[in-house]
Amino acid sequence: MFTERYEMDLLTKKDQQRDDLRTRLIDAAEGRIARQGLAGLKARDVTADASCALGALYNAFEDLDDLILHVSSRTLKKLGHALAATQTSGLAPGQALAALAQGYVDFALTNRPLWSALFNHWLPAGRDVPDWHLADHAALIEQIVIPLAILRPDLATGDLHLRARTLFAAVHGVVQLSLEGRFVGAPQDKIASEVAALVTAMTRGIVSSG
Amino acid sequence: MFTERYEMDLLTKKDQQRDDLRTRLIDAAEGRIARQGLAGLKARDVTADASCALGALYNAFEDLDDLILHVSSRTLKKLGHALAATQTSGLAPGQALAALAQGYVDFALTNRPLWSALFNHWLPAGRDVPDWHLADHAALIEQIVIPLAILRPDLATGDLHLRARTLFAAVHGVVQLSLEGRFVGAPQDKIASEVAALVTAMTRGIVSSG
DNA sequence: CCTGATTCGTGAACGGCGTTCAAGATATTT
DNA sequence: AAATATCTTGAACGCCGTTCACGAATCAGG
Repeated sequence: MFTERYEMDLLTKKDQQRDDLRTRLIDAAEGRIARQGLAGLKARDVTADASCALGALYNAFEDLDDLILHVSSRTLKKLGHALAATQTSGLAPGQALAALAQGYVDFALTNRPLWSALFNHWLPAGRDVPDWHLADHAALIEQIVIPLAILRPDLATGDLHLRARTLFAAVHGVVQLSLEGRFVGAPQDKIASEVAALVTAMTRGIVSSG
Repeated sequence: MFTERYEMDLLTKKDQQRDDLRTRLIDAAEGRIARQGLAGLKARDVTADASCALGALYNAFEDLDDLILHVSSRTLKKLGHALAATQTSGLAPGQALAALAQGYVDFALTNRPLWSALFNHWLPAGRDVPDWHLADHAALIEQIVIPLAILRPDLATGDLHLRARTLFAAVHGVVQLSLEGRFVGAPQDKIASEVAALVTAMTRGIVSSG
């Protein structure tokens, strides 16, 4: 008797173990990615790191891709916090945007493998990114919207968000092509100044254009 | 006798067969990527398409990555030609840049899987992109440099190329994040106008900034 | 507590993949 | 025409993600 659990306390031991295992697996996967890159992530390695059997991974998560998405979600939240910690109050909106962009550059440089995994992990064709992960990204865009709204009071909310995504994507593109070294990328020590020039140009263009 | 070959005619039958096989393999790989995406590319499939044995691939190319690089090189050249075909003569430099950007958007939309493979194929850690592939990319940048040089006569050659790469990367970033749908990307029908706004902003910013 | 039912952890096994290699075929040289 | 070098072939290897039957742990009900 009295085995009924109240709403505030309905975590069974199984639930706790499951959550614990999930956390351990995400920790392990995050560590592997951070140390060896996304390509260095193997199911047998993470499960060993998390001290569980190989098959247990597929009880805790749908598959490896699902696990990676959870790591990416963490990375996205860390990025969000890093940008939120950027001091932008008291700055003109254009300078606030520049500061956010520099914060992004710093984050990418400091967390390269995790940042890289965030953008280079691909789900199998036909499977699309779950909503909870898209939401993490939307939160990021909101930080850009705030100063941008001051620069562009003429834009409706939808257009404002669209333009914020464009601004993010442009900055991201510069950082990505530079860091990947896939092509003749900007030298790493020039990323910051090029991004600054980009944001300056865009914000100057913004105030004077439609 | 008379088996000696002159310098203009030193292609032996083996060389021809080898070149033919390489071409067939690149054709096959290109077709597979175009139809099924980079992830759908399997060694057994391409060799079957190219009518050769599995192992022959490793005589013609170092490995699958090498073959993919050759497909990407082709894609890069096609992109270069598409941009070169863009009519920019008679346009103001700012508008020429806008036209090139739109050409890039069109190319990406028209050749999505190949364009995607170009930027999402990764070499194993520690192995870097061969020079002949980097050169293909450099040729692309040259097309941006031409109108940009008119807008920025104050920039030295090195800085000019750096800025051209930044401009390319920014446009690329907007197209990539939109097309991948990985995050809350700009709706596809808005790509063109957002890119236009981006380039306009950057060129306006450029003329009036340092 | 005890019991039946349910859920979970386990690791061997499976299927698919890139890559290699020994053996035979073909081209090249002498 | 013989000898040598090179390529083609496809079976075999090793790695990897995923599954699955089995045994253990946990749950609900009395």
